[in-house]
Amino acid sequence: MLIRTHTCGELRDTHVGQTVNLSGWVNAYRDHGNLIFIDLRDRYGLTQLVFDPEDANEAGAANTGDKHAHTGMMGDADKLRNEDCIAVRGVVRIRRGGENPKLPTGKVEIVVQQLDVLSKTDNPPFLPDDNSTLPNEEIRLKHRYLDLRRPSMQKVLGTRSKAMQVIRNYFAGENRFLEVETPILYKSTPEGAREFLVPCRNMPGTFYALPQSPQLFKQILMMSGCDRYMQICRCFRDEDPRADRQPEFSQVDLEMSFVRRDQITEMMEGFVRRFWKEMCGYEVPTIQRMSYRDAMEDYGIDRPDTRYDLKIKDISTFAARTEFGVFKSVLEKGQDRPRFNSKRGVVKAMRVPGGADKLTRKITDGYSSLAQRFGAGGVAVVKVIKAEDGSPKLDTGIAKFLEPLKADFIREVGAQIGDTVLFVADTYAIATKAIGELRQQVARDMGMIPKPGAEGGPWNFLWVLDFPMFEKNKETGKWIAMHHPFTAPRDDQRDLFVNADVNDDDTLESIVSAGYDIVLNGSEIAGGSVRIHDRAVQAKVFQLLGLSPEQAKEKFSFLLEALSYGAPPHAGIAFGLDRLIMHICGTDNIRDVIAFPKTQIGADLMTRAPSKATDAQLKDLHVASTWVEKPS
RNA sequence: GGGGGCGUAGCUCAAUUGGUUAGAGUACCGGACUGUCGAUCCGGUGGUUGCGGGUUCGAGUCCCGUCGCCCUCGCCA
Repeated sequence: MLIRTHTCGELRDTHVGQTVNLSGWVNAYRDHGNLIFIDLRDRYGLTQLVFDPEDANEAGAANTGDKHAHTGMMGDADKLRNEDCIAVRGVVRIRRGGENPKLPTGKVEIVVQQLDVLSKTDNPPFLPDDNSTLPNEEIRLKHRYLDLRRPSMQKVLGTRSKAMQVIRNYFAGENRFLEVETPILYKSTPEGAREFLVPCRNMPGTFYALPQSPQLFKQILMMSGCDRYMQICRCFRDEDPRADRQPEFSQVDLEMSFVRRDQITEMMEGFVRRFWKEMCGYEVPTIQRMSYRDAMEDYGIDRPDTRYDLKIKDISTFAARTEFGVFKSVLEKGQDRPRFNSKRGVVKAMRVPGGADKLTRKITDGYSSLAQRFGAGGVAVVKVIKAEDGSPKLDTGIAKFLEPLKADFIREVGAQIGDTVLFVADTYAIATKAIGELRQQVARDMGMIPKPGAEGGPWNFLWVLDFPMFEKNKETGKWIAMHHPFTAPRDDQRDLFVNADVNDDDTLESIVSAGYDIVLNGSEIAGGSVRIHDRAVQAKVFQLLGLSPEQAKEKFSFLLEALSYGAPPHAGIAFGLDRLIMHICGTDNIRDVIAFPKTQIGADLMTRAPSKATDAQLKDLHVASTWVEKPS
């Protein structure tokens, strides 16, 4: 077998005259009878091969002494088809038919003297060609080995590989983080996401769980004196996937000892700066900070996309003065400070500059159904148009209710001629969420979202800080940790926290944690917190979350014990690696940045996992299936 | 679990209001061709219209069910 001397991406006119070996796949063939061109592809590029019996004889005769050898070679070359795997030996020369400017190797070609057909192909279901229409994703996933041959997919794999190197260099290489592997077979801790369970053969009736994250291991590592920990780890959550979510995904997991919030954010900001610099040459400016409260008030979401200037305003006080029935009934129960658990109503408004022309009736009707999906009654609309005398005039929708207060309204929302103003009125939680979702849809409809890579700050990074410690579960009415139960209260909240009563909703809702997220263009790319390192504080959290001391011990005794043997103050964060790569690659499909992703029901279409277990396997594991096949 | 979209040749798509033998490009097979690079030209193979049922004189098209993929709500401490 011919062993390659070069790759298909590197030969230039400086190599002319050299005898080289190349290996790869047939990307295209152009058969002119006695003259055959092959574009040979490998990971590195394309190189044109030419099969010409006369040239091959001239060049090859000296080497082989066998003029008849090439008849067989031409016969084989004639049969080459796309995706055959071959190796060749030949001489580099300047192309006789002129340069192909589309290829880096376009000046040269290889006059083939010897052809090894390493592996013929069956007719492939599709060609891994970036120039033609992609086959549907189902076919691509089923034949992933073909899909990954595609140059664009190779590029993604390369980007991902480089990203992991940059990550390790920065943390483990330059900042003395210790890379430690943590178990995949872990203990079930049924809070949070649904877990994957693994039966334990040696202890009948018991199960491991796959970790949702190595959260407690990394904290224990801090208590073990590891000081700075990093891991590029796999996490598992048995929840329905989305375009940007997979049941198994990768995190860049980090933890530091003897730090407070500012040391962590500084270290991570340094990482983000390095990462974007090395991955795409972008200089990340100082990352702006925003409180959770401001994010929810101004953007209606805890991960605001600040690339476009659309802000939400609470106009409840103004709205109470109108005669519009929806506003009045929502506000009837009075107002108070924004609270997610409050039944009291608010009216939120969003001014859309230039919306009067672009947001047609059809579009704004769609906004009502959008808002309804989030529990709101609908979206009220008013347009600000130009009256005959040139002054602003309110038009359509709820114009007649606002007209008596026109001047105040225009001042209140800062409206200008040509604007549309959208309103959502409901309880604080519903109105906030609905208008936050609406804001994103409006930005898309108005074409306000710049394409990544475009000039003018395509990357908008943002720290979101000061999350609430707790939120109430809508179904059970129980308090749950907003981040996770190991998140510390912010330093200045400690007294408030240790004295809090589980029944004191107002206080519990108001306690602010030492958590932080990094948001990029409206997507959460990292989240973390200062952790609790005080056993009493940890016990208090468990108590507030409704865990009895016995339950807390059963689930987290190892943590509570570790905390009682001199636990250092520590804090950490985790980046979603897949999301980072998605941003760098400019895709909104997580499957595009994972070599072997799963479908929406967690299936691997290539290997056909998951699959049935045999009775013998189940017996070994002391497990029985209750599933009954439906009659067909 | 809910809502929506899609499923026709290996692949990408078309097929009028429910109406003749389901077409095209590409891939594949055969032939021609010595400078192509989306090669070209000639000819050909290829279909249980995802699957099952129903309505109808007649179903790719309409209805019901089911399977698969995608988007989304719930969910994702």
